[in-house]
Amino acid sequence: MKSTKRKRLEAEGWKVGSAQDFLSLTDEEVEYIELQLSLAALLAKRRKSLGYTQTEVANIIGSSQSRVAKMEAGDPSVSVDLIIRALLALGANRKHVARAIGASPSA
Amino acid sequence: MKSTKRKRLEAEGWKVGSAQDFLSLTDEEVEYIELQLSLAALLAKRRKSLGYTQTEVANIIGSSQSRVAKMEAGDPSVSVDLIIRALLALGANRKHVARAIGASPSA
DNA sequence: CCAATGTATGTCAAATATGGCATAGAAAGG
DNA sequence: CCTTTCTATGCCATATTTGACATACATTGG
Repeated sequence: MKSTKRKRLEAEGWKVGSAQDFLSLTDEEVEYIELQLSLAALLAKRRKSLGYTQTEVANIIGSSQSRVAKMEAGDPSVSVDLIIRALLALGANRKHVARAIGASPSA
Repeated sequence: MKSTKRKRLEAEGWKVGSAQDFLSLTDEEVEYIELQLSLAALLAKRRKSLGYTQTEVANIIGSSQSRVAKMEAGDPSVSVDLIIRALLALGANRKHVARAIGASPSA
């Protein structure tokens, strides 16, 4: 992906949806970021509702606490891939994932 | 992800859903693979309906024909991430992605 | 049959993502 | 306050993913 680096830069330091205006993100980039944030939020929610700490989740999925934190933060250094795998490891299924993706990130 | 290598191995040479029985895939792995295949199918479908060749899509998204072929094949060497980005680049939005993920891979 | 055009498969250097670690910050309980 | 427990952030060596290329296969039209 040619635009990866640029996106990384642009994504630094925005945090909550509705960014569009600030930095010049294409619609496509906005969709991607929102999608990632939605999944990140679902992961955090699911973990909490299962009563796990980030460290416990890290052990379950074979990762580290720091990476779990980054997943939940929607950090640009984590791939949507990883978040999805984490969700599935916590018992989510495709429908859950699909529902989250379809929704607004804040929702 | 600790299990990445194993999954890669197991995923070699299955191609169409319903694998479950053959190799010992966990539910979680099955979900992931089906999810990827669903997106791969959507990408191929979308490209065709737009009348593009793989080479054209490759140019649009800044990749190569071979990788687009692999994306559409759901090749284990491509990440769900990349397929999603490609879809968005072809004008799909979160809803489209969500719909595909929610559905059966064959559907 | 022979191009031409499109798609599939294998390989590899370079780019990116990952786990792990150290450490800082936050929140809760005593 | 002070611990303890949990979460956030920065960093790095390693592992995986990526684009590119070469080349094989498939399909179509002449």
